[in-house]
Amino acid sequence: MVEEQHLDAIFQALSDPSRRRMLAALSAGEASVSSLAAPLDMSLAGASKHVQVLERAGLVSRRKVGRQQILALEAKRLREARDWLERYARFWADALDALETALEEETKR
Amino acid sequence: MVEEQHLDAIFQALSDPSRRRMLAALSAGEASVSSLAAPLDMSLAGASKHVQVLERAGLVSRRKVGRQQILALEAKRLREARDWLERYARFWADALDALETALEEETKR
DNA sequence: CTGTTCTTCAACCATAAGGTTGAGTATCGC
DNA sequence: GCGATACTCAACCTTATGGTTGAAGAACAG
Repeated sequence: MVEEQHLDAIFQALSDPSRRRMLAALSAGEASVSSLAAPLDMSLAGASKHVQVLERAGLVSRRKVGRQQILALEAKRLREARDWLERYARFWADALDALETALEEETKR
Repeated sequence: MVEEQHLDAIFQALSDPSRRRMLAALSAGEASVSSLAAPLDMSLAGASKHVQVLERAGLVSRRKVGRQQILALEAKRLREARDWLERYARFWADALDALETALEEETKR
């Protein structure tokens, strides 16, 4: 069951390109805050705040290793968002299929 | 191809519960601004602004019928967002499958 | 112990977002 | 034409967001 209140935070987190780049980077494996920040043309503190947004949305988990914070993708929440979208995206596809079929029927006659 | 700049607007639009309710309502068929606003406990002007956000994100299209603005779901953009998520959601599922397989192998030995 | 590295925190700033009210524009019903 | 209906626009308010800098905490390297 997709939690309605989770979706607020998830989609809001996904709405920023810097955060999406971080997630993209994390899909290639775990990474520290600074390695995620490196390609982002912003201060480390700024990047750190983005990581916190992702974490609050449940999209990443962190683990302390020495003085580094190692981030990892949390697919569960990513899937909640995808499932929500899937419902509408699929519904519409079905509706269009139905329309197409109806048009074909029409053409036959 | 998913347009990176579209995603900003799409996910931002999806991050508000009122707007998601509107999309949910629209999945049952077209609707006017006021019928979308009715269940939302906010002024009509407020709802109208939400509709504009959805429209700018390309998630709905509108058509004027008399004095009404009839909104309809635009599945294309919805699918862009879903596809983006799908990539990461699926990736991680695969990674977990691989991990599971590895653990099974381990157990056998 | 000292200095450097990795990261967060606090304070601040500018702008965007979500909401309101009040007025204005079309359109319909009569 | 006249009043009600369906919006949108503009102005405004409050809070959130995305960014900065400067300082501070924790852990490693020598």
